[in-house]
Amino acid sequence: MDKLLTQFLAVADAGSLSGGATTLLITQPTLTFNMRKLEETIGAPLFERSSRGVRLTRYGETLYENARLMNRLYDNTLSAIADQQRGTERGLTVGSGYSWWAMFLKDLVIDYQLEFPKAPVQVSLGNQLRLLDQMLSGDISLFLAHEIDGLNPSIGTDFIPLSRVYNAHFVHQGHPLLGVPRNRAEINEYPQIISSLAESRHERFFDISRRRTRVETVFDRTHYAFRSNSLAACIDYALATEAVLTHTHVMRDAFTKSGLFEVEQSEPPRINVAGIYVLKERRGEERVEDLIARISAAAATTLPPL
Amino acid sequence: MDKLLTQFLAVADAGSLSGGATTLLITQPTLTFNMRKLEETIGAPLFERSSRGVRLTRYGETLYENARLMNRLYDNTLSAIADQQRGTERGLTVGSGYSWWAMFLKDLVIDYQLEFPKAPVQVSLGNQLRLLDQMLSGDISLFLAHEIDGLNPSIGTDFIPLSRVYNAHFVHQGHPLLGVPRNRAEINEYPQIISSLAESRHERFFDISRRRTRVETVFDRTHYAFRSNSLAACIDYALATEAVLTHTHVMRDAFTKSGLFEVEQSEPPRINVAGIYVLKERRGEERVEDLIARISAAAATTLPPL
DNA sequence: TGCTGCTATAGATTTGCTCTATAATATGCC
DNA sequence: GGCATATTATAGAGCAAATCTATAGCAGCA
Repeated sequence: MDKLLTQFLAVADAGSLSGGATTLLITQPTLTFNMRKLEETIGAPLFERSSRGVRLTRYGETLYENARLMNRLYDNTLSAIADQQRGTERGLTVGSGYSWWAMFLKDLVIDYQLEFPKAPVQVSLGNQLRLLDQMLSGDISLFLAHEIDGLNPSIGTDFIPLSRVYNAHFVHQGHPLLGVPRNRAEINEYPQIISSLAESRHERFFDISRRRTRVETVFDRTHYAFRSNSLAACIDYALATEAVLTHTHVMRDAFTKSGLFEVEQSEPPRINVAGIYVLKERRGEERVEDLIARISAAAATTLPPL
Repeated sequence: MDKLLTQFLAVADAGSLSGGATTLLITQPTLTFNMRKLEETIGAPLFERSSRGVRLTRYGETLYENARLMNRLYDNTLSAIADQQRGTERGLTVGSGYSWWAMFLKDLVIDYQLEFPKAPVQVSLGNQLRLLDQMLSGDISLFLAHEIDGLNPSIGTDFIPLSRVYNAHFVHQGHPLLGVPRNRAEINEYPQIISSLAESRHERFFDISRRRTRVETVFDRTHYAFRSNSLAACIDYALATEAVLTHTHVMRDAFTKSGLFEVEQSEPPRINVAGIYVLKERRGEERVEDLIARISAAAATTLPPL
């Protein structure tokens, strides 16, 4: 891994050049010199220096996130090669949101495990952007998610569509919205819950000019009464309040068991595409393609068609 | 990006050390030396060398894929930082209160986005002092607000007046204040609502000796029955109680639609000036001045004249 | 056998990294 | 106010390492 970036990470973690120097077992002037050089090559100030240490600038923050990612990718590469040398197949790890996992990925993974007990598939659950992160750093080989709107194409992912899904709205039993079909405005009168937590550090994945959604919604942090990356927490919140949980309709049956019911929609809902995200680089690898085929087949029997 | 990995990619692409040397503008022995070193640090042979060139081993293949990814990640990072620079140093984030946003800034920003999709204007909504904070820390380039009374001149802001506005008082239908003109004392007998949330950490912006009104009122927590940074919340409160919402008169039409009506004032209302705050040091920057011109033009057609 | 690609090796050169020593500056404490 | 103690910045010396030049070795091919 690049020396300057490694040093940059150490400095950022330590919060000071001298602290970083201590952990790196080099001297502080060296770091002063090298970080200045890094700033020159990047073309932006990375630190605000003061007599109390250094603080990352916004550019430094961006670099930090990405350098961390590169660092992880590098480590993963080394251990992948080491695995190859030992002859142990590297396990495939699949990322997924909880919905897909519960719906059909679970069975698929269990079958796979029975078929290839020596090289099982592992699963990492999380939200889309987190999974994207993990895929880029080599932690997972592919993941299932909604098509991500406005994703920067230069990060080099393939998207394989599997199914059309729409967002449904779920509320607790006896909620005023239930009983008759409702339009969007009626639904919006209630507080909203969404089960994803956009983190600003993921903004780098997006290409603002490509977003279909209108500008306002991007800035609207107040539109949702409750946001969480935990679906269970969202369900709890929906059960306890009048708020409306918006989520893929494919979870309807599971939600019904928890006590949440779908609000009938009087307007045609907005359709999303769900599918598999995979790195362009990994297309063509035998096991990856095999897994994609299996997932596609399972999706074809379980999910609404395209 | 790491030098050895870059060279590795070039060699792999060229299919030979000497070919890679040619594209990298270095000599072949250097590459021989460096690739051997890379193999040592990785701990696996990366090439099969022959007198016809080199071929990747399976370890080399693995490294190649991941190095490509790292390469892309690095390039993406650089361009993300470059975008950030455009978006902050040269390009623009505009701050605004919700009223100005809804009234004319929204359209202006959307037009701007269409005109310059690569360097759009971003918007940060919030109250005056928060915006001031953000401008001073470089997050936004300029913002729209009322002239802030008693602002400490040493913080280095320019104020460009755009419009005269006055504070009007809004109440729900059937409110006792409606029907006849009222003076300030009569209005003050009702609880007050204000749609801004002063934070005490902003006190540093003020120069007490210059204030026309007394400092206390700004940070006075008791004077208002309800304060929120959410205008929607204030409207809800005004609709549900007898309290009086004080807000710029320019929002009158919007409020009427929500069910709030203006109280006639028997005394000449206090006139405020609304305009653009911008850092002195950013005056003269082409895009900043362009944006100021656009905002001024839009304000001239939408807002009451000075 | 000699020509033409290629990689490998040895040693000279020079680049540039890292170190030591010290200055400059801010912060906190007495 | 002034001293102690953090921090970063700077200058110059020394040295490690990257790169180059020159040449050897090797395989394929006519």
